[in-house]
Amino acid sequence: MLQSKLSNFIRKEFPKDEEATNAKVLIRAGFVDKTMAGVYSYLPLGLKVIKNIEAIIREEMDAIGAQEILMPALTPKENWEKTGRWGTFDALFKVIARDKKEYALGATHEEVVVPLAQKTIFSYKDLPFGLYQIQTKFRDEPRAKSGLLRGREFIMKDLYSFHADGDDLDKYYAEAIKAYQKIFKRLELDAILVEASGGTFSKYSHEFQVLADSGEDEIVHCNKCHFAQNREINTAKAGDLCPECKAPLSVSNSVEAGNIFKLNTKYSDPFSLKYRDKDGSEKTVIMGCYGMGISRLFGIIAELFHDARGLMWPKSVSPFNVHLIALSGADENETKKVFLRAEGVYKKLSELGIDVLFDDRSEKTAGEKFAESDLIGIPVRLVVSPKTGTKIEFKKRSEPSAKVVDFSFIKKYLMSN
RNA sequence: CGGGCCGUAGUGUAACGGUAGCACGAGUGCUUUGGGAGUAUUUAGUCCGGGUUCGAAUCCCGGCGGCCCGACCA
Repeated sequence: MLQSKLSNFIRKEFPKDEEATNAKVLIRAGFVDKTMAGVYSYLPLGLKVIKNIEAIIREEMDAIGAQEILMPALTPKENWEKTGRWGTFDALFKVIARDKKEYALGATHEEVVVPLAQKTIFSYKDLPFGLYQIQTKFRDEPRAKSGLLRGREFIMKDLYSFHADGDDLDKYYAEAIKAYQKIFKRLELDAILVEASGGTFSKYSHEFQVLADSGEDEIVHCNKCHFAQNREINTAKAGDLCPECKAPLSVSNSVEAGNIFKLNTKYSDPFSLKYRDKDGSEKTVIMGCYGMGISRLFGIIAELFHDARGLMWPKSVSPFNVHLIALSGADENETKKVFLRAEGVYKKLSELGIDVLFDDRSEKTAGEKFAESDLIGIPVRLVVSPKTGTKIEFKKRSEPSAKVVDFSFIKKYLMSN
């Protein structure tokens, strides 16, 4: 992509009305725009990151055999009345049509996916299976806050699984945990698997918590073993002993990046979601649900991966693989030569399948280009200038110094990373 | 939903109740080109509605909007 063709939403200063680090840096670097409190527009660079996160999640969901669908955001009131949540789910956005008919904007999709599954589940032979979607969710939060971390509209992946019995759910649940762990690893996030309350969804749940000072959750966790619980169900203090291994416990702030539940028959019951078992008897389908906030992950990564100059994206989600910068020369003739060389590098990299952001703007000064490059935070920066001759300057965003190398070095580096 | 802070060009900031200013950005010309460059010139603002006052960005009331704390939060 030519940077001269990229709409530039970069700002020279942080927005004054943002406190949350993720919102400050993402807005300044031109990845998102705040449309209103808790509601953001994803701009060209930000949407690329979102799509990269989604691609990783899709791969891991598909790997455990889940099938992608897309359910509506506009959902019927009757379904919510059936589960009793029309009156109890405070965060439900309700809309009234011109004929006075009411709808809910999807805050979660049990009320849609269960009647849907009913149309394909008849016998034990139809089970188990999983359906997931990536979609915009709406929740009427009493207070949107922390930038992308708690919005009123956000992108979420939600998976629902259907089983003949509890054992099968347990097996699937364990697979889902593994898939989630793979996703977090690919995103370069350390997510702790934490036991938590089930809220209104089930008796208990597991959360994937990413440690961050700005997080609104508090978790009690052991540094020696896997014991970890949300503070809402465990009031231990730092230094108290781990109930499992007796090592001292830590208490940390964290952000919930995923939450999974064994629903059992909580939502199959109200819709009479049943199947015919081997012996001919009718049984209720057992369910699990597995959520992951994609726009929240985007915010978490921005919150954690940055320095004073700007963002520092993990390779797996960076909006581009490489930022190639051409610098002007002392005169028009030299500039022309430099830009021609840079174009050649751009073409060769593109042919290798590398996604390059090429700063081909001739009117910008070197300082401005470097400052913007650091702000955008692509992991590798290449510079072609009168100084570099036939070679190319190579610099990692995470490292302070650059080196001058041949194209073959860059090719080797990019193809093996 | 309670409490606090706040709202001035696109952005960031100033202005005792008394001429709305500065910087950046943007437009145009020229000069520049390895860390947000220089110069000349142009552009653009007091959230909305009431009130007090000779006079309101400034004080008062109401609304709207933003952030933070709390409550809340599959």
